[in-house]
Amino acid sequence: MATSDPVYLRVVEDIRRQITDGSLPPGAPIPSRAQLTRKYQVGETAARHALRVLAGEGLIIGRVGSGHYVRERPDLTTLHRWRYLDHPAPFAADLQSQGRRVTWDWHSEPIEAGPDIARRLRLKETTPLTKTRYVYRADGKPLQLATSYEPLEFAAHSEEERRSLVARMYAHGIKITEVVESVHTRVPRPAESDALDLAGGVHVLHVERTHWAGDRPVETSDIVIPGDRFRVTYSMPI
Amino acid sequence: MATSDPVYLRVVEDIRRQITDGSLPPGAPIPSRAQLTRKYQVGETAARHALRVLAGEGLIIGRVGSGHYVRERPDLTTLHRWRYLDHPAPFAADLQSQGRRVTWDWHSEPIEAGPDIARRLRLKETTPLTKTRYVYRADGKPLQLATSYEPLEFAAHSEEERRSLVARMYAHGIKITEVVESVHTRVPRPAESDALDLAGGVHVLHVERTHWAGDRPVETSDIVIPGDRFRVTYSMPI
DNA sequence: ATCGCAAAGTTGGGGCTCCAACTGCCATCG
DNA sequence: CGATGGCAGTTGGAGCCCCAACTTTGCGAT
Repeated sequence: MATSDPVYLRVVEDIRRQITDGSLPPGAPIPSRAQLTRKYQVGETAARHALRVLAGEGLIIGRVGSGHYVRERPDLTTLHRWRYLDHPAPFAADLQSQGRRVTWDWHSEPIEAGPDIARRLRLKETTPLTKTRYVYRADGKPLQLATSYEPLEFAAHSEEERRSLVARMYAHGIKITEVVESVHTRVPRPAESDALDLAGGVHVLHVERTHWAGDRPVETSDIVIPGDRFRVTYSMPI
Repeated sequence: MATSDPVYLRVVEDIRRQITDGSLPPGAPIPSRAQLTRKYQVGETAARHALRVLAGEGLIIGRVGSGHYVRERPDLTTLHRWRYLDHPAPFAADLQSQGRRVTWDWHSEPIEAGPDIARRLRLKETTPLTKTRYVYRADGKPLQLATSYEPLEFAAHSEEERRSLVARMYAHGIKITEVVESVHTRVPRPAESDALDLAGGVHVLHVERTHWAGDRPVETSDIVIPGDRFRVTYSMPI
């Protein structure tokens, strides 16, 4: 029973759900503090805090004297999005320079996080995700295996995106030689730079990273590849 | 007179100053809510809000039942750090593959932001910064010019770092073909993933980006290069 | 000298209220 | 008909309070 959660979270989660599933489209007004207290039977403090959290996540924006509104470009796909890559990798740039043709295919299957992945990605062990095994080939001959763990919704709309992402990775000549992981979250704007406008607010992306080489964390540098629907960060040791 | 600022900001700014100038070293306890109300003559709400903001910035960390403490690795150098790059750039990887030797040198001078830079980096026009002009050469012959605007403290400890940064950029084969800018800030942890430990908390970096090609913003991808004292993000259109 | 325990202090959640500044809208007046 | 003024609603700052859960500390008993 997780009913002992803070009540403001109930409000946050309900509104967030409505935004993410489209019931509250961009531009739509969020109920005011007074309305929220009535609707969810909570105090003003909780209602206010919920609005602050949502505004911090960049999902809504407050206008003094007017109200809170769903952000125009909430970039929902980057909310709690991550992938876990394991590309032990000699890579396309090298191989192609040797005149060899590099191809790849993959197979995805749904699994639960399990203790190891759960610990690394800080998820519950029961979190459903998609495990994808890539097979890279040079001139048709299997060359290497790579593994990627992704949240379900990511995998959902990724058939052609997956191909284009990998292709872009290759185009950049990225060499991924270690096990890496990245966690993407929309993020509170810093307290200083506040007023982002409803319309074309700056793209705010928070990348929290822990990198692993076997058991010990390693310093890495990241490549953020923005797609039309999301951004992905590829990390590599430097 | 800007004495009509919110009072909680007075508290935030004073404590932040003490942390950044070292009067409050890592691990040092921050006055409790009760003490802050007395010390700054503010209400509990303001004291509490100030602590929340500082915790959000990652400068301090709250421990229930114990108190707030200065974070162990506050990574002050990444606080409000940015550079503005203008590398119109054919680059080392290409040239070197053609067997040419690429070198570069630079000259820095202090200036004020001025209207153009101020607008792009959202600074005051009088903000002091360092303008650095790079000259890239292939086999000794001048090849291209690049411009970089940086905050003063950055330029201060950068003689050899500058060289190694540029070298790493080259090593990664980065091609920067547009005017880009990046703003680095320490950032509130997302409301979800809370407990970062005092000691080895995960490196949290917030990169807020606006990219310009002439007058219109462009989609870019980023390369974050972590140094020992700071991280720098290089952005490039994809 | 060590152990256990209670008291004091602290955070974080939550409630209630007041107010200044601002927005939106409607009605009234010229 | 258009401009103006006023009123209701909203946000964000601020104050004060209560409480549960937790940590620290110091005291007293063994």
